[in-house]
Amino acid sequence: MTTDCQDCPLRNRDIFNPMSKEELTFTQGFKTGELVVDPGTTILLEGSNSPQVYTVLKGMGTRYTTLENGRRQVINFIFPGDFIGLQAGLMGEMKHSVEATTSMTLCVFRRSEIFRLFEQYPARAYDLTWIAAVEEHFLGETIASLGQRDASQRIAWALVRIYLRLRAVGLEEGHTVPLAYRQQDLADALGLSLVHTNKRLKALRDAGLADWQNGLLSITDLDTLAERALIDLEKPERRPLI
Amino acid sequence: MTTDCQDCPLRNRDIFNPMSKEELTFTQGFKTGELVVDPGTTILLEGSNSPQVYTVLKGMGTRYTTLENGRRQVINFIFPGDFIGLQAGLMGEMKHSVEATTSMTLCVFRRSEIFRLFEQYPARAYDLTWIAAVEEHFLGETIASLGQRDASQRIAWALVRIYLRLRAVGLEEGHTVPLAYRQQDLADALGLSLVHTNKRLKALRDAGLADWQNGLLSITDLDTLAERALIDLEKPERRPLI
DNA sequence: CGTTCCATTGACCGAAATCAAGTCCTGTGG
DNA sequence: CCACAGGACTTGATTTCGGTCAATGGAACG
Repeated sequence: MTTDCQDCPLRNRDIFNPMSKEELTFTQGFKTGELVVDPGTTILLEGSNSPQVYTVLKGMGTRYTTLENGRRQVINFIFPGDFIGLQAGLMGEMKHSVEATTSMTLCVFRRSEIFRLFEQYPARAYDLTWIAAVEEHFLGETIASLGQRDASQRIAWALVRIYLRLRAVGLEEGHTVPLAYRQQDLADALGLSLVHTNKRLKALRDAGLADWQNGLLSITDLDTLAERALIDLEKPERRPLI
Repeated sequence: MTTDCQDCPLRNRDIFNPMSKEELTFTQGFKTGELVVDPGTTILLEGSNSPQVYTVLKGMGTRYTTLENGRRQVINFIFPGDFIGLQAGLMGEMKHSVEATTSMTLCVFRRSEIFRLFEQYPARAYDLTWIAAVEEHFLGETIASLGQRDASQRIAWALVRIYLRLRAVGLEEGHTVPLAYRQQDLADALGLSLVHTNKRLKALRDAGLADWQNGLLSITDLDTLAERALIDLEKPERRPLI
């Protein structure tokens, strides 16, 4: 009882490039199944060699690495529409772990099919590279945040980005989106301590800009928040969905 | 009087995947020329739409973005063998700028050829995606550095990575490599102030671990430095060179 | 009801930023 | 040939942002 690519609830969101009927048919053929995991499950493990790659259909997770000193860096949050496992798919070994935060549903693709895809469906291979380029761009933005924004700006930046991303996949309801992470996860993503993260979040709440509590993020004043975050609110560019 | 791909001085370095004679012939055909630029030249400009993509043959540069508040983040340093411009190549617009620090020589490829490459040379297209995945991995490491390492660790980390990378392309001579950046560039890469960067560099010099002066980086004690940097010295993985 | 996990808040401390000179070097023009 | 101006690098003094420590509260759970 898996979801047909034709009926994919993400597909028609306008952050994703549209696909023709036959393209969808192919993607459907590329898909080998669906994986449903419970919160807390490790989907991909750093250093391992996953035989599968995935597209997130539902739910949220974190992508992280752990340093020698035991500290954890959340590289990014994983949302519906994200493609995961490309590194292992091409390079042979995961350089980070991916863990489910909420329950998640993933479309499963066989890793061994990737090369076939390059040989037979150049347009889809092109999409894959495009996805990697988009990811690269986001990571570059994150680097700029960690390097050049102070704690308040970083938090504002993260909340705005998350909010826009979730809104783009249709999870918004009256300026609020579901966001089931712990404050510790955000702290680990931004290179801040839990305590300080907590204090800055409170400040944003008190300022009436954003309120993240009980797994719900409400953006009260997007424009001001974006301004504080040094974010230029432009229309989000489209990207492929596989 | 351009360099033939067959005679490419980088090609046989063992961080790069080997290529057969016919593969080389194709790459040669994909190459449309060579570009030589002076220090200080902006090769790619954020927001612009370059008709070309490049592989660095010689010289060094920086890839950076500028935030709304005027602060500059160096996303990474560009070394021989790096492929640049992929984002513009696929997504249509550069998300960062690339500037030459030393004089540089670049292999030039026509951006419009990229799609043809996907259609006709899947193996090369695969390489391109691989390159993007490798890049993604490095950016993830950088994020972990900015987020979880303190100033001394960050600097040690950067110096080790740079040293290994330059050594891998044959620029090492007796534990020292040429490195013509300013301290400000390193500071902007690591999210540190110039002053503090200077002080930590001095500390490393005094500790007899690494000495970066007058455009030359000498790693006196790689093992200890790597340990301080929380780096696991493993053999560097190979990657494709286009 | 303990236990555990997460959020919250206050007190204190320290790493790194900022501020402020001063030193070299190199290139340039008188 | 020398004066000087601009860049990059150094170094010390001071400030501050954010980390660490410590304690408390609340909710979920067995």
